[in-house]
Amino acid sequence: MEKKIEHQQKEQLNSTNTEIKIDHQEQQISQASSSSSHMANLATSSDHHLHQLELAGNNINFSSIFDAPISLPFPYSYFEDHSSNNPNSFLDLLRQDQHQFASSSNPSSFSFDAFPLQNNNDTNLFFTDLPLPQAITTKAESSEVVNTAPTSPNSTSVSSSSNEAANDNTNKEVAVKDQEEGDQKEHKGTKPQLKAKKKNQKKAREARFAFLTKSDIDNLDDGYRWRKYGQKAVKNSPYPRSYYRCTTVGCGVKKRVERSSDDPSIVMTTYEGQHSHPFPMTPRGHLGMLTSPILDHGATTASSSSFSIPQPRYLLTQHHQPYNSMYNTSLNMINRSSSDGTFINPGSSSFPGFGYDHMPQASTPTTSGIRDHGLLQDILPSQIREDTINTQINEEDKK
DNA sequence: CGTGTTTGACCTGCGC
DNA sequence: GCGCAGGTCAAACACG
Repeated sequence: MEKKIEHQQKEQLNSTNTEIKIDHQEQQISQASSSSSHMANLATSSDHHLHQLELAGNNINFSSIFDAPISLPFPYSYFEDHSSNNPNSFLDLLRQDQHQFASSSNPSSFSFDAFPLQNNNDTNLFFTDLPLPQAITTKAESSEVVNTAPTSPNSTSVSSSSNEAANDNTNKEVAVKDQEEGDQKEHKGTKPQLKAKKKNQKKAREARFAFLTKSDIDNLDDGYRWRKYGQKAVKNSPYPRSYYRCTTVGCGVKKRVERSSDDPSIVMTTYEGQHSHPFPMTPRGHLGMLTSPILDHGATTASSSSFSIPQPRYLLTQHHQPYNSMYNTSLNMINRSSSDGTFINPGSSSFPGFGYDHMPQASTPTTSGIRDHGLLQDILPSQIREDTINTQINEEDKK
C-alpha cells in the first residue's frame, strides 16, 4: 500500500511539476484511515495539473471547527501563492487555469479535484489539487447521522432514497425547531424535553463540508451572495471566525470562514447546508457556471464575503461513487431535494453549499457530448475518475 | 434607501 | 450549577 502510493507519487514528480514532500505520508495514511482507494485518489490527483504542491507536514488542528476532534494532516499547499493584491476572483483564476489546461481531452471535466480521504468516523478528509492558487486541501465533514450500510460504488438506488432521507431530516429539523419555538413560548419549564429535542436536533444537523485554501484573501468569490452575520474570536487563534449566511431568501446555507492560527496563509471555510436555489444570475443575465463551474465568473457577489471555492456541482454521483459508505453517507446527508421536486437530480448529489448541481444543461450529457459522470466530472478529470474507479474495483477484488 | 458589515449581547451545549 | 466557547441576533453603522 505504502509502496504503491510512493510509486504513484514518484510518477507524479516525474510527469508533472508537482513538488511533493512525503514526510508525513505515513501519518496521513493512518489518519486517512482505512480507505486505500482514497489514497489512490490522492496519488493520482496531480496527474493532470502542473501546480506545485507540497506536503507541508503540518498537522494543523482544526478540531475546533469540526465536531469530531481531529488533527488534520495538511498535505498540500501551493507555492504559487495568491496575493492579496490579486483582484482576480476565484473564478477568474479558474478560468485562467482552464486555459492553461485547455489541452485536456475533456475540458468540461477539468476544474476542481477533490479526493475524499476518510479520516475517521465523523469526518471526511478531502485532499484537493485545486487548479487555483488558493486551494490546497478540502475536508468534508459528514453529518452526525451515520449510515453504516455499505454502499456499492455503482449503486444508483441509494441516492434518491438518501436524498429523501436527507430532506426528511432537514425538514424534521426545521419542524422540530419550529415546534420548539412554540413550546418555548407556550410551555416554559419543559427543559428536559427541550434538551432531548435539542440533542435530537443536533444529530440531524446539516452536513458540513470544509475547505482549506491557501490564500491571503478570505473573501473570494464563489458566486453566491453571502451576508456576514457574526464574527467570533476563536480560542487559541489570533484570527476571528466569521459567520456568513446565504442572502437568498429561504436558503439557509451558512459558511464559516477562519484563518489557521498555525499557518495564517490557510483559510478554512466550512459550508453547512445546501443551497435551495439555482446558482445566482450574473449581472450579464446568464447563469454562472451553467455548464461548468469554471466557465463563468458567476459572481454577482457584491458582498466581499464570498469564499474561494467554486460552487461546484462537483459532487460525485453515487453510481460513480468510488468511495466507501462513510463518504456516501456524507454525500447522502447533504444531498437534499426540494419539497416540490424542483431542482431534484436523483442520482446526483452535491456538497453542501456548493452550488447547484441541477442545472438542466449541466446534467444533460447530450449537450456536451460527454458522458455525464454527474458532478464527478466537475471534480475529476476523466482519466482520474477511471483510475480511481479501477483502483476501487481492484481493491475490492483483493478482498 | 437598500445592502452589507461590525460588534456587543445573548443563547446554547458541554465539560468539570 | 458554573464557566467557557461556539454560534446567533440585532442595532448601529458604512457605503454606493
